[in-house]
Amino acid sequence: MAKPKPTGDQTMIKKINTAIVFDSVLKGGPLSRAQISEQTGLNKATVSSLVLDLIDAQLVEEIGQGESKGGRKPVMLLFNSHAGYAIGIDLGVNYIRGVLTDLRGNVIEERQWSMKRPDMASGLKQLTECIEKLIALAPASPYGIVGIGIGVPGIVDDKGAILFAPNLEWERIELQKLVEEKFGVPVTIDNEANAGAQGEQKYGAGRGIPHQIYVSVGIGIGTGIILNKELYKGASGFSGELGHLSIEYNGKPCRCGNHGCWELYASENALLDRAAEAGLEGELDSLVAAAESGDERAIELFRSIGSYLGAGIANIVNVFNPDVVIIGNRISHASRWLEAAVQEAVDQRTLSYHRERMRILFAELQDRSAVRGAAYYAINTFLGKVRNVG
Amino acid sequence: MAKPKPTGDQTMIKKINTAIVFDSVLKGGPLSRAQISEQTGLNKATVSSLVLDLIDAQLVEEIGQGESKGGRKPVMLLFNSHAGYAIGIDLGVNYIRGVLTDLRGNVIEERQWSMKRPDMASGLKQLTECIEKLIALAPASPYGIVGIGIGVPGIVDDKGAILFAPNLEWERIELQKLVEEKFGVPVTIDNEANAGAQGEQKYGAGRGIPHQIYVSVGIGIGTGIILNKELYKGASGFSGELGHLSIEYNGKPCRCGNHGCWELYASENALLDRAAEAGLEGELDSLVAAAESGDERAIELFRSIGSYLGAGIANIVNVFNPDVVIIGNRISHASRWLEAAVQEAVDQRTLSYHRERMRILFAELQDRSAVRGAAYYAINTFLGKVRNVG
DNA sequence: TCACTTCGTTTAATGACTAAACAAACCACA
DNA sequence: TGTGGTTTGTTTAGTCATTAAACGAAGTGA
Repeated sequence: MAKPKPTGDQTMIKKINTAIVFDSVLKGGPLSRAQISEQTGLNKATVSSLVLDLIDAQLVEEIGQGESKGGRKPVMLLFNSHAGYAIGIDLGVNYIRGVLTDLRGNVIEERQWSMKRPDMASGLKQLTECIEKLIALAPASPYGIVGIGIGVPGIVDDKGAILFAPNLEWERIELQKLVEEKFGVPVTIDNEANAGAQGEQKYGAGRGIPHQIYVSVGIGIGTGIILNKELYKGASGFSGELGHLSIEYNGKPCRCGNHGCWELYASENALLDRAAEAGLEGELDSLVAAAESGDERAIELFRSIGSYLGAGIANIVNVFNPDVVIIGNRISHASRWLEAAVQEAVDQRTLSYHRERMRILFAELQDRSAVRGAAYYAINTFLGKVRNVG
Repeated sequence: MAKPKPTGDQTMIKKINTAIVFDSVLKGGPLSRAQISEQTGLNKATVSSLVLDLIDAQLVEEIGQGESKGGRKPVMLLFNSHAGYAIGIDLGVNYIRGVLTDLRGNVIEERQWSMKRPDMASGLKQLTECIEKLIALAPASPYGIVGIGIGVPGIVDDKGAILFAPNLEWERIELQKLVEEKFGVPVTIDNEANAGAQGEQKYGAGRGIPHQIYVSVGIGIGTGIILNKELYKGASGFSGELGHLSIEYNGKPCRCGNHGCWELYASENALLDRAAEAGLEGELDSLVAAAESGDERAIELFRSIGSYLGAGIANIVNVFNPDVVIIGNRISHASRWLEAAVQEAVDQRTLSYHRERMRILFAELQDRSAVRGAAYYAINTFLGKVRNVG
C-alpha cells in the first residue's frame, strides 16, 4: 500500500493504453484488432501487442473469424466474462438475498433466505453461510471469485464498517474486514441505497445516464446519488441521508433531531401508519391489492403519499438538477398508484429549467437493484485492478 | 476543437510530468531542482529538462541561490506570477466591481462603479468600459491579460450565456461570446454564488477544504457547491438553486412554483420585509446598527432569520455532508447577530455523524468573494492550458 | 487467375525517462 | 590553506513503449 507518487513513465502509458483497449472490447462487443486500432487511434502494432497481454491474462478471447470486408477475415475478440465470478449480497432486515454473477453482471444464480433474529452473532453466521453456498455454485474459472459486495440497511464508513443500522441493531462492526479475512477476497460494503443506485445505473433504468438520484423507499427513505456516473459520498464517506431532508419547518419531530423529515411523510412506514389511522389494515402488498380492487381510501392514501414523495423529489431536483430520479425498493410495487401524484407534485414544485430535462422513473430491477449493485462493486473493484496492472 | 481521442504516448508523459513539476513549484514556494526531484520522485535529469522548458516559457524563474546544506548551493525556482494578469468582475444589480490580479490571484488593482439603469444595452457598454479601464492598469508582461472572469446575478448555461437574471432584467444574452469577441481573450461567465464559492475556496475561508458549500445570502439566496475541490454543476450545467429548497410543505407560494422556499424566509429580502412589518425601517446596515445599539426588536429579528438560515443549512448538511458551510455576501456584515442562532438551528437539526466534522463559517473575503473567484476562473483557464501544452 | 483489399505482424526509428557517472560548488575541520 | 565529504545539476548511455512503414497472409471479385 505504499503510494510512491504517480509520475508519467512508460509503464503508465502501457497501463493507460491497455485500459483503453480493454474498455473498447468490454463495451464494443466483438471487435477485431483492426477495428480497435481505428476506434482508439492507437497504432495497429500497439493494439496487437496489448491484446496479446490481455489474452495471456485470459481477460480477452479470440472467438473466431468475422465477416470479410473485401480482404482477409478479421479475428474477433471478446471480453471473457467467465474469467471470474462475483458475489452480491443484499442484507435486509429480515432476509438475505444473494446473487452469483459473471464479470458482465449477468446473474448466474440467485438465492434468498429469510432471517429470523438478526442479532449480530447469528446474523453474521448466516451471512457467511449464505456466501459459502453461493461460492460453491460458481463454475471453475481462471480468477475464481473475484470479490464480494454487500449492501446493508445502515450507515457505512469508508472502511466498510457499519456505523449505525437502526433496524438491524448491528452497530460498530467492521464487516468488510471480517468478511475479507474469512474469504480472502476483496469485499465492498455499502449502504443499500447506494448499492441500489449502482445497480440501476449499470443494469437498470439509469443505464448510461450521468446524473442519477436513486430514492429507495422502504421502511425509511434512503438515497444514492450518482454524479458524473460516480457515486457521490460526502466529506466523511457517507452522505445521501436525504430521507432526513426536512420538508416541514415545524413538522413532526424525528429521532434524528430534525423536524418534519421527509421519511416521516413518504416512506412505507408512513404509508402503513396512515393506513392504520384510516382503518386499513395490512401490509404494502395488501394495500396495493385494495387499490387494484377499487378501494377509494387506499387509492387516496397512495395519492397523498405520492404527493409527499414528489415534494421531496422536487427539492432534490432543485438541488442536484439530475437527469433522472429513480424510485426504487419495495414501494416500486405500487408504482401504478403513485406515479401520477408524484409527477404532479414535482411539476408544480420544480424550476422550469430543471423540469425540462428531468425524468422520474421507477426501478427497472424492482427489489433487485441493491443485490445487482452490490455484485457490481465486486466486479468493478476487480476490473479496476485489471486496468491498473494490465 | 478536434478531439482525436487521448491515448497514452510520450507527449502525454511529458505533459503530465511538466504539470507535476509546475504544480510543485506553484504550490511549494521557492524550490531547487533537487528538491523537486525528491518531492515528485522524478529523476533529476528529467526535472532539469522540464524546468528548462518552463523557464523558456517564462512561467518559472530562477531567483538566485538558496542556503547550502553542506554542499553546492541550490538555484531556487519560483513561479513567475507576473507572467500575465487576470481580470475578475462582479456584476451586481446596481454596481460593477472589478479587480486586476496577478497569476497567484493577488489583487493588483481594485475598482468599483455604480450602475444606474441596468438595461442591457447601457449595462453592457458600461461593463466593457470597466474592463477596458482595468486592462489599461495592467503592467507589461509576457502573456498580457490572460483572461476575464465575470460573476453575474443569474442563471448561466455552460456556454456562458445568461439565461435568466431576474433582478438585472437581462435575458438570453450570450455574454461570454460578446466579451470574448470584444477583447480576444478567454472569458468565463458564472453565477455570482459559484464565483463566490470559488473565491472562498481559493483565497478565503475554504482554502484547501474539499467539500464546501457557499451560501450567498443577498436579495435572494444562491449557493455554490464545491465537491472534491471542484464546482459541481448539475445535468444541464447549472444547479445550486438551493434558495428554492422548500423548507415548508404548505408554505408561502414562490414565483418558482414551489411552496415554502428557503429564500422566502432567510434572505436579505425576507429580513427587510419582516423588519418593515415590525415597524423597523431601513436597510441591512441600519438594522445591524440598531442591533449594535441594543435594539431588542432588531436583535430578535436577526435571531429569527438566523434560525431559518440554519434550518436550510441543516438540510444542505444532511444532503451533502460537507466539511464547511460558508455564509457569504452582504449578510456576512451581520455575522455577529446571526451566528448563534444559525449554529443552534444546525445543531438541533443535523444528524450527529455530520455535525461532528462540519463547521459553519462566514465569508473571509466578505463581499469580495465573487470578484476574486471570477478572477480565479480566468487564471485557472490559463494555467489549465499551460499544463496541457507545457 | 489476377488485381486489389484487409488483417495482423515485423522492423527500424523516435523520444521520454532513468541510473550512473561526472563536474562544479560549497562546507568544515585540521 | 588544504583536503575530504556533500550537495547540486548536467551529461551519457541505455531501456522501453509507441509509431510509420514495409510485409506476409488471407480473402474477394471480375
